[in-house]
Amino acid sequence: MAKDRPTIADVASRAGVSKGAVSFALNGRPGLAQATVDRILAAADELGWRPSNRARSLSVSKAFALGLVITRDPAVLSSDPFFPAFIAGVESVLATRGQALVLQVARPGEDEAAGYRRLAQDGRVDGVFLSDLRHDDPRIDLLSELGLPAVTLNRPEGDSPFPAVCLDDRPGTVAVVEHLLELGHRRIAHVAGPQAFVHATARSDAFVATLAAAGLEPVAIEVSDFTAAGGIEATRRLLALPERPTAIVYANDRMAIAGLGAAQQAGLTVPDDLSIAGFDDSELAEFVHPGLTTVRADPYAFGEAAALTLNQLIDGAGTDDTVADVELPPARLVVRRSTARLEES
Amino acid sequence: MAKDRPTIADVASRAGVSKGAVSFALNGRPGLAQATVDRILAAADELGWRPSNRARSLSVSKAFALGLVITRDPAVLSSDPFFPAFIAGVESVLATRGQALVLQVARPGEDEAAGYRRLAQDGRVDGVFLSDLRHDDPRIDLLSELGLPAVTLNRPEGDSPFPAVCLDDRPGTVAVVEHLLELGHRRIAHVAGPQAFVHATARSDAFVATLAAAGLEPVAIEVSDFTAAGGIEATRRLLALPERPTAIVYANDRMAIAGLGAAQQAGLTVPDDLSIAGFDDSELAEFVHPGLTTVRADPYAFGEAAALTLNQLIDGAGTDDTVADVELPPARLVVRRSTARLEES
DNA sequence: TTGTAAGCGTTATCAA
DNA sequence: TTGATAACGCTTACAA
Repeated sequence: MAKDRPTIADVASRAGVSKGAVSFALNGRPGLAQATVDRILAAADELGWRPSNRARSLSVSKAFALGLVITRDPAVLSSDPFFPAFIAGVESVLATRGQALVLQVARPGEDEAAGYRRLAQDGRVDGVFLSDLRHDDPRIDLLSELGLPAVTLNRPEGDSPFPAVCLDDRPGTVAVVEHLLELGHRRIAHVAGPQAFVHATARSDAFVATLAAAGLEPVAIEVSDFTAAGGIEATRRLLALPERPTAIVYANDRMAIAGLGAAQQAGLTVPDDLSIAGFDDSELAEFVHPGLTTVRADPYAFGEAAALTLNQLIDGAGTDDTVADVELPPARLVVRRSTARLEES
Repeated sequence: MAKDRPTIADVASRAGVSKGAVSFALNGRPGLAQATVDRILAAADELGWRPSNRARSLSVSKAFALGLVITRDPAVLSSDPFFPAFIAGVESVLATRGQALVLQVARPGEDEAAGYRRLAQDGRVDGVFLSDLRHDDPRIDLLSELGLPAVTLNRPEGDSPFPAVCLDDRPGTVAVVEHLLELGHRRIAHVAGPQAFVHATARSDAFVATLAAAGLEPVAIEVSDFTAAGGIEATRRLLALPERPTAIVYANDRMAIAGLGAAQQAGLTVPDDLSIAGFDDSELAEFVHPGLTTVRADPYAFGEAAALTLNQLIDGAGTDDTVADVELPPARLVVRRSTARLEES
């Protein structure tokens, strides 16, 4: 059992001042002689005193914590390169401010609203990150109703009272398609993510638009679900097409890697018979055979920026300064061996 | 802004009782007439009152939260199937008790002790999960010094004051090796994880022991780092051996999948020229080509059991009932196409 | 420049 | 069975 922690009263009496003075000294407020401040801080140091979060929380009605609710199936969540890096980025800024991260994972079917409600009503967090934004996302109304500050990862469609931190998926997709066009491909298909998600449609829209700009139409667009199983399914359907595509652009690496497996199982050689591109640059992308051409973003920086922005919002709550949206550098194309020049057959 | 929440005093005055009575009614303590209890609960309901976590925290010196510190590189963390499912399992029990999960990810190089210290000193959590146990793990001394309750995932080597929740990795590894032996393999190599980790050595020990029981020695053991890059490296070294192994057992799927890529790149056909087995049954294992023979555990159940056990410990702190260790059903072999009968060449 | 005292919303103690 | 009242440890008006 750890010995009882010193309280602010102990520090005060040791320094020969009042509790109020200690509080002022700690928080660097003006109105104290430098000498007393020093004396107080010294006393605090000797006693090894650190203010109690719980007492502070009660007193100032703050949690000193941020929340992240991830609404995904755990199975889908694993092998997703985004969140671990994102969280690490978030924490790099929380650590310096003594804040904690409260994590909640909800299965898609479950009542995710309940999760946010709990976080808000229990006063667990001072704000939340809104990830995996959906079209007409009900969460933004929910959160403004709950009065819980939030930051959206990318911009929602309608009006949003919350600042957005954005990493545009489209330039990466455009780059992939242009890369394939340069390699001579004309029959290009797309395996998209669930169209409920803003980032999924952003990618498929960019895909279609880039082809259109070249005067082409997609061979097919298979809407899938970002899982490996879904990637397999979609790939099989595409390969069964009367006019098989010569290249497939997947909305994420997991589907792409699964698709690669499906193509190989179907007896095709990648990239000779079929070019394949992913999205995310997950760890395995580099190491599967052949290495996967994909698109790389920087989720760590995304996390940093989101945390910084959310804290700005929280700190300034009440102030009328609206917090500015943040635009991060877009994802970049990473060319590997899974895409190749189209051989005339 | 959400309207001001009602406090216990509001409920008390509405029900015409004292605050103490409300507290008793809420916590179902004896000593109140049933009629008053009903009246109080009704009043609370009408006002929509829920007790404030912050006030409770201060009053009873509890955080109503559990902590998980993950000491891994974010890049390594992604594409690890364990933690998302484990966390989901943990939360399935936390949700019913109104507890929250505080997550911290630390890079291996960083001072992880500082992370636990912060959690303890800030009173953020009532207990923590100790994952990725290492040999002579310094964290168990640290935590008992901090007086922070903990549960270890698997059993540490030395004496530990903490209950352990165990999922034995060895039977799975034994099963893999026996499977390969049955297929006629005799030259089997192993790509192990960092030997600082208890689970990594458990797997390599089981590997060696099972071969030994069959009167065999490993062709080679490559100690790697659980990453895809490490898996590639190790595989290349094994394939360059004068007497190439006919089968390789990897300590996790990520290295195995990368190794599969490396073997294919080296012109080998899996499983004809080389059998490959992993460990984890990550999502992609089923869908790479050929499908990966691997070992499946149940991290969700692991999380549930760990959370239950940690809460038992916390609830009973002070009591002398020591909390019993929990033994979970071991991981099971999943046979796919990446392993095959050895063809005499 | 410093000290006093009143919150914050619970739980716990102890008379009545 | 009840109802005051005192913690819990901090912040913050307001006095001095």
